[in-house]
Amino acid sequence: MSSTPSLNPHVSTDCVIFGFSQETLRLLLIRRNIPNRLTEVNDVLYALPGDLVKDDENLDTSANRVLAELTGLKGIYLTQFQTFGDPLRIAKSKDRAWLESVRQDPDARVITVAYMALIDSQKVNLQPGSFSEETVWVPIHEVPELAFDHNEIYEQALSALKERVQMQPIGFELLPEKFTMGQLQSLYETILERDLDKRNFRRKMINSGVISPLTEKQIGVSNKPARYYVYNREFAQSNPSSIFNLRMDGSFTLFN
Amino acid sequence: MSSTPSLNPHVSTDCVIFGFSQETLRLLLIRRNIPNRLTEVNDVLYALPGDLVKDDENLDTSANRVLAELTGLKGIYLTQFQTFGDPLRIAKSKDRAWLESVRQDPDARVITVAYMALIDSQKVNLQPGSFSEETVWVPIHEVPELAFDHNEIYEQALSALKERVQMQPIGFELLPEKFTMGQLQSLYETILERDLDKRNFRRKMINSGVISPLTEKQIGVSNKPARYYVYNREFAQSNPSSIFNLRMDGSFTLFN
DNA sequence: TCAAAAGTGTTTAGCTTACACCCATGT
DNA sequence: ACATGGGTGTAAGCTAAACACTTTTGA
Repeated sequence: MSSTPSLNPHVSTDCVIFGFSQETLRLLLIRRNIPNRLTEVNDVLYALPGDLVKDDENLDTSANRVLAELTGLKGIYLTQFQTFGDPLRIAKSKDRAWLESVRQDPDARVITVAYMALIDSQKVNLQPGSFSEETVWVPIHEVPELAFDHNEIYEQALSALKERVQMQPIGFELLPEKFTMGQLQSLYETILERDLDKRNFRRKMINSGVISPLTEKQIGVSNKPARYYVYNREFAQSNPSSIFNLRMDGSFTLFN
Repeated sequence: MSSTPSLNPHVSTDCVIFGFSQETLRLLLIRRNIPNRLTEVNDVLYALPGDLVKDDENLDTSANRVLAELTGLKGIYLTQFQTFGDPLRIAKSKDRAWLESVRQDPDARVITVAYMALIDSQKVNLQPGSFSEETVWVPIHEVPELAFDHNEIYEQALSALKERVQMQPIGFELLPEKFTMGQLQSLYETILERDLDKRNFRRKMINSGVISPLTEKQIGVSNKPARYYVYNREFAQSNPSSIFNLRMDGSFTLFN
């Protein structure tokens, strides 16, 4: 019950937080225990982290607050992607039980502004007490039934991620500061759900200028040690078009 | 005062409605007359059409309702693009005067879900009485000071349009069913704010398969009559990638 | 010595780009 | 006849795509 007197009962933000570890794209969820009077066993329900928006807070601030309370991280890639406002989105019975235990006005219609966050999951300090709830990383293909319309929100976020990763250099936000070409390619293959040619991938990434090689290499690996690279955030942001080159699977190139 | 008892005081939709006529991209605005007790002359303030969301209405429905009440049109290209929720977005004094004359709860914080509509302006039947206000088509480079944060919303919409028109075959939504290559190219040049090569443009459009030539030609023009084309909506939607080919100004092509 | 992932070039095909002249119509 | 916009083809350069072997390390 993280309430202050100034929560707007009708507007919330929810965060779809993506991370990448062990060659798998993962989603950060919170786990709620819902008292069930009939069975005396708590129901379990997973949900996207989110909260009502405070009256003096703008939407980006609200989403950043939710993210920071949960992970301890600030300055993260976090972008609004869609707003959900179906009148029945919070009407399922399990959801209502939880709302009644937490909200002052559980019947209020709530529209939610959904954000997508990309984080280096190694950086996360999960703050277990922050929402009085457990947090878990779930592989994106093992996402369980979620509260409210959160399954739909997550699916829309994943689509948005797939699209944007092909237009903008945002994949790097999911990796540590130093990463290998193998990690980077594996990340793109995971998100795009298809194999990429190693030589062509490397060439494009290097030629784009958005990453730079370090002299440092892996140590302690039982194969040829890979070189580390870093993302040139400033370069990429000042050259919004000369990123790397994408084709949907037909092609996409502007007029002349 | 189009109020019913069931308006949510905290959530609205606003529509940025683009049209194209006389080689110019235009914005559909409503004009409000605001009583000013000091001068006895009404202040004039333009605004994006919008309304509070009804309690039993989802967001898309609400935006479609606003659009239909204003233009008499249904089944229009209308897409959510961003949500605006700065706590001070409705705090300017002119805005407050208007709110006080129209809203039950003029102090309520309102977040607004912004939609972008593309319409064939020839189809519009402006319904002057619908909002008890005048509607006007304004060239996008002559947009006056607008109510609330509507100038910002409009600018974001224009950016979104520029981006999307390069990714998706949506330009056609702004043209009549039958159009000439000249009109189509002029539309793209207007939106993208740069000249395009005539021969290359025609080739790409034809090769993309999203438009088909008719045998019909212009009549009564004082130059060689142009052939008409139609947009293959079904084809374009079932071939999301084989649209036409865009390049931002560097290039954009996927991995392999 | 074996397993595992890193690293490296070349060729072909297709697309993008740049560019200039004739055509059909109404006035 | 002239003004206006419509309509057409080609050559050069670039990028994408497909493809296989050697290297380095730890076990």
